[in-house]
Amino acid sequence: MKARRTRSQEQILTVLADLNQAISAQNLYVKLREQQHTMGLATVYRALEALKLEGSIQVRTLPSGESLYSPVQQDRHHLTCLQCGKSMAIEQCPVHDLEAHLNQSHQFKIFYHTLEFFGLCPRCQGEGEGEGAVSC
Amino acid sequence: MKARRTRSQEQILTVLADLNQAISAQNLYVKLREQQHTMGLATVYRALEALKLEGSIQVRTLPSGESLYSPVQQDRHHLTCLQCGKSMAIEQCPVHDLEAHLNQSHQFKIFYHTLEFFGLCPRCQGEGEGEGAVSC
DNA sequence: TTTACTGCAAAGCATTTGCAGGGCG
DNA sequence: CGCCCTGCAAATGCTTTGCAGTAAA
Repeated sequence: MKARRTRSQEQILTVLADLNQAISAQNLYVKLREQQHTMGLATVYRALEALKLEGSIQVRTLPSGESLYSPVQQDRHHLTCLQCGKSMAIEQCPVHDLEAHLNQSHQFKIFYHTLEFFGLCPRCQGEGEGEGAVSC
Repeated sequence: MKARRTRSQEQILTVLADLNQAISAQNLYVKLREQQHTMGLATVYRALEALKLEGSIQVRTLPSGESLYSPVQQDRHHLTCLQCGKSMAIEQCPVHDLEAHLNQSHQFKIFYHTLEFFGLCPRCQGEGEGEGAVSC
């Protein structure tokens, strides 16, 4: 979108591009550090915020409150277990048409969408009805 | 799903049912208090957690990290502005078929799904490119 | 120099947890 | 009588913010 980017933003985009999955701000902070692109945690958050508003990256907020960041690219949707929190990617996406429609009808400028299914994974379905089941 | 419910859980379900929109745990805590169903905040969270695992309520976590709870019922999807955070409901939902399919192929027991579009609302598109725009 | 970016450390907030008291079966 | 539910308060963990130093134009 915009070309005006800080060095930090560029470095973050590079790391995100090399990764093939979404990553949390905290982990991104660590990974940048490993790659000699050391920067403060606050800077990481500020850069991510800017990139988000540009529409350059997409964010998925987990039920835990932690957010995962990734480049805007393919659709990656998820099937998430409410108990163990594990989530797996889904390939299908029946939403493109709707997105195009919304762009017009609501005059929104849509960057991306998220689609997530919640339930219990096979492993958690049988186990601890009350609690327990820290297994997966 | 399960019948075994505590008084707190019942009261929460009642409040949620009367409401026609999702509510945060904090606000739910206040609302319960107003209706003489006073209970501790921790109890509210614990009850919500239990109801969530039962599949009786659904949760949507906002980019802010705050979670909104509502009864599992109709599909309610959203169009959310990345800048001002305001979100509006969407009526269409092209996802039912896919959900049925996933139930089988992944052996998940799916309770519900969320579909959310992110971008900039009409109001925020023009404004503060860099920042500003606390308007909406 | 002038402005924007950065780091560090101090908050801020929603949520979770430990523990002891209390209610219900 | 025993166990689960609660409340309170402390603690967690992610994220945000204030402020002063620094780099870039």
